Amino acid sequence: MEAADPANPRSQSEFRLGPVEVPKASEVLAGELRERILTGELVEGDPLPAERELVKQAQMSRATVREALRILEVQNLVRVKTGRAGGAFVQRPTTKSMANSVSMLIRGRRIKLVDLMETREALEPFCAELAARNRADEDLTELDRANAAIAEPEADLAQFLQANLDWHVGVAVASRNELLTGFMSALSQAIYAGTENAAFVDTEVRAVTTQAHRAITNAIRDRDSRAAGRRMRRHVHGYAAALALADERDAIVVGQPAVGE
Amino acid sequence: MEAADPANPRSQSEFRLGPVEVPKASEVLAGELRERILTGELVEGDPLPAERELVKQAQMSRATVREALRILEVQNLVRVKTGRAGGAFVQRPTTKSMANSVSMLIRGRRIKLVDLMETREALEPFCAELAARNRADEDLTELDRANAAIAEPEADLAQFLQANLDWHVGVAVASRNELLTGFMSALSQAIYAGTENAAFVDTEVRAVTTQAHRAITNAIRDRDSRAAGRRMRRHVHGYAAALALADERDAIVVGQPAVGE
DNA sequence: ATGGTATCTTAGGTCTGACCATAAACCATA
DNA sequence: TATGGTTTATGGTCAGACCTAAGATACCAT
Repeated sequence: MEAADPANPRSQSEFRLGPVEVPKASEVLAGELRERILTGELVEGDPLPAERELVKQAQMSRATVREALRILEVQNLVRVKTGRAGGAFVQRPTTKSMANSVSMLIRGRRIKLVDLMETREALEPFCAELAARNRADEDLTELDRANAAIAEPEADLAQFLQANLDWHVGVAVASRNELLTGFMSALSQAIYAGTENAAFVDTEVRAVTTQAHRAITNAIRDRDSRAAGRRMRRHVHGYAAALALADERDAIVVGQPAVGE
Repeated sequence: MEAADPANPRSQSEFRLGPVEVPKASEVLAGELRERILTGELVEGDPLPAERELVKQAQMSRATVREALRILEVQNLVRVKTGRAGGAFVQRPTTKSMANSVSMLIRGRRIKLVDLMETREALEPFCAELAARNRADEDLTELDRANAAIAEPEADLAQFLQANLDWHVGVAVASRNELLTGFMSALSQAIYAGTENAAFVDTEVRAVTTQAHRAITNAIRDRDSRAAGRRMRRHVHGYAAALALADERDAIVVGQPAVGE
């Protein structure tokens, strides 16, 4: 064991020491740059110094500098352009990298489509309530546009799903809560991928969907948050039930090309 | 403009072509490896070939191979160990990388603490309902443990917040929905960081919190999902209101060291 | 002038090969 | 047999060269 043993000189002193962390040079550089981005010292579009310039400033090799830039690139904090006038340009974090993490989690852990639908049932009614309170007029036009696209009889499955996604994300945007919007974007994208092969979308489904959307949109338009929440709850729950019918519960796992920044 | 011009040989054919994508070699390699991980061909703990071995197999330079590994490392799909018997080892995606994305989004976009609380109000009552339906007995012991830690009068603020976080995440875990759990983990972590300086946590707050948690835990224990949801809704809403009182609405922005690795 | 073409220039992308640092495995010694 | 040094496999870093992309510029033909 590790009991103190006065006979052993080495066990006399009491202090213990956790594993010492030795950060990699590239991570240190990346962290440094990341702070300057996140604190706002560097803003959207600002160019980082050229690689060879960073080499001189940071006194590191180019390989190290490049690995640091690659880290920031994966985290979607910079976008790197080649050629003259190229370089690393600052990006503000968007929901995109979050959506990537979410879809990797979903794929890697084999999360079931029902779980996505459940999560959606948690988020969307609340989104609708907030949207009814906080919406601007332009949000309504977007919702109407998306809903019109859903009804479009010429549209194929992909277009239907895209328009459907647009409407749902539109509600989240109207809630004026960026975090909620981020969650919904990531989630919707994953649901899109999981529903892609669901061939249960026929003319009737579209009609029902459009009508439900219209009712919810109207509640949002009227700033009636209770109605918006209630209708959204019914709508999402109904959609989930329809999906569950279309396939046995445990069969559907979400697969998606994922990521790709 | 670009109108078709029969006189010009180059504009005869009709096909157009979007911007040609020239993926970087490191990204191609990373994508290849990522697929093998996400499809389950490589499982947790499996070692990737050594860097110099990948160099031979992929016919790329070591710098390129290393950049690919760095990408996967940032995405938390591999963990790289140095020294003999080191190398890149496969990890299943966890909520950690998601939490990182979320906290970067929050910091980078200056998302307000109220927005986090709102999101929490959307997620947690639903978590509680699900937990009441799906809980296992061991979930209850974890909830009880965390709640006992909250009541502990010796604990400092950090320990209180940690125990509080543990309890809330515990509810999410009990819901048996991994995605919901992931969202809640990411969110809680960010809330933790945002509440760190909130000095409004006194003995009374702890007592109230503990009691609310106990009531909710009991509902979950009794598999009473309606009560669990209702009580959680009240609890979270109350907490948010208390926070809003402690600071003016727009003043609190979430700052956090974020990320890591 | 106008518009296309060739060339220059600046940036990232990739390669080669060497050497350093770390930590597990091995071995020698008390 | 336990301690402590040695070996060695593996990642981490460095240096410098060359390739490739793409904006900038000059030049030429119409």
